[in-house]
Amino acid sequence: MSLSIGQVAERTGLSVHALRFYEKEGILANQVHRGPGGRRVYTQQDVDWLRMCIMLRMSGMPVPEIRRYTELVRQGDGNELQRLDILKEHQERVRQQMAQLQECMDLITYKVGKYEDYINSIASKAVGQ
Amino acid sequence: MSLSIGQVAERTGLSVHALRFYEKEGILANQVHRGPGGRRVYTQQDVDWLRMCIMLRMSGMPVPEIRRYTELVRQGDGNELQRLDILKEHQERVRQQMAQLQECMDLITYKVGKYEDYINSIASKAVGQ
DNA sequence: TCTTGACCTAGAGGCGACTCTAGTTCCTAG
DNA sequence: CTAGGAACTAGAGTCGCCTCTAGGTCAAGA
Repeated sequence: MSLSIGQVAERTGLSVHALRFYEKEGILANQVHRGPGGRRVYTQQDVDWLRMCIMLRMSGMPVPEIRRYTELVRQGDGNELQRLDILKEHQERVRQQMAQLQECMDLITYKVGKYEDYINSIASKAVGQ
Repeated sequence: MSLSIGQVAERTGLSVHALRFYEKEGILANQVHRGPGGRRVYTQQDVDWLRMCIMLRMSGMPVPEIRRYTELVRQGDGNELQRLDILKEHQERVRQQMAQLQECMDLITYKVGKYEDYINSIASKAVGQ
């Protein structure tokens, strides 16, 4: 089953622009081949790969590092240790990010609580209690 | 106790440049007054405020929204509901961000596991098992 | 035949958040 | 008196990641 760039955009949530950009940046495990009129033809595998890349991006992996990873995958067997390294390093970064975010969340939740209390105290005064 | 911009940079982790930038962007609850020679003089309160702003930024609140919040605080009492709104909205965004990050983390952890298994299987073949 | 709409390329533009430059001023120590 | 170092301003530059533009091809439907 082959897909047009528009269909891939639909099912990945990326824009058509972004898809071409990602391709130019070397972020596709097997290069997209072309149909009549030079149009890109994608496969389900491409979509799956893109979905993983989206996960990596969402969690803050920079485009050049996704490219490095992609290149390793393209090269084929033999470099699994290097791929693992990239993933583990990123995993650690994500872990830190989450910890940081949790810290922020705690502060925000604390502040929200404070403001809610304050507003409630005002409201109950207003009705004379 | 008053602090120079350099000292504030040290204790917040922001660069001197970033501090001036934040000030220009209206992200200081009470405006910094100036000492001899037009130099900025900060107080501990400023540092505390900045630390909170750093938390907000780290968790992805855009500068304009921090400015809005800051303005409300500067205006003083009476707009607590609006402040609460901003905080709650942001809290929700952070929650979503964390969920997303967790999803990414799960995928990455799954992949790391796969690669580790594969590498171990290769390694044990290599020693003849 | 004409129009519409999806696609193509190369390259410019935009946005958010800093970061840095250039040219000064000012204080302190040698 | 001079050299350093920290501060000042306004504004330009950078970086990452897209996003959009201009100008074009192509196939299908009215």
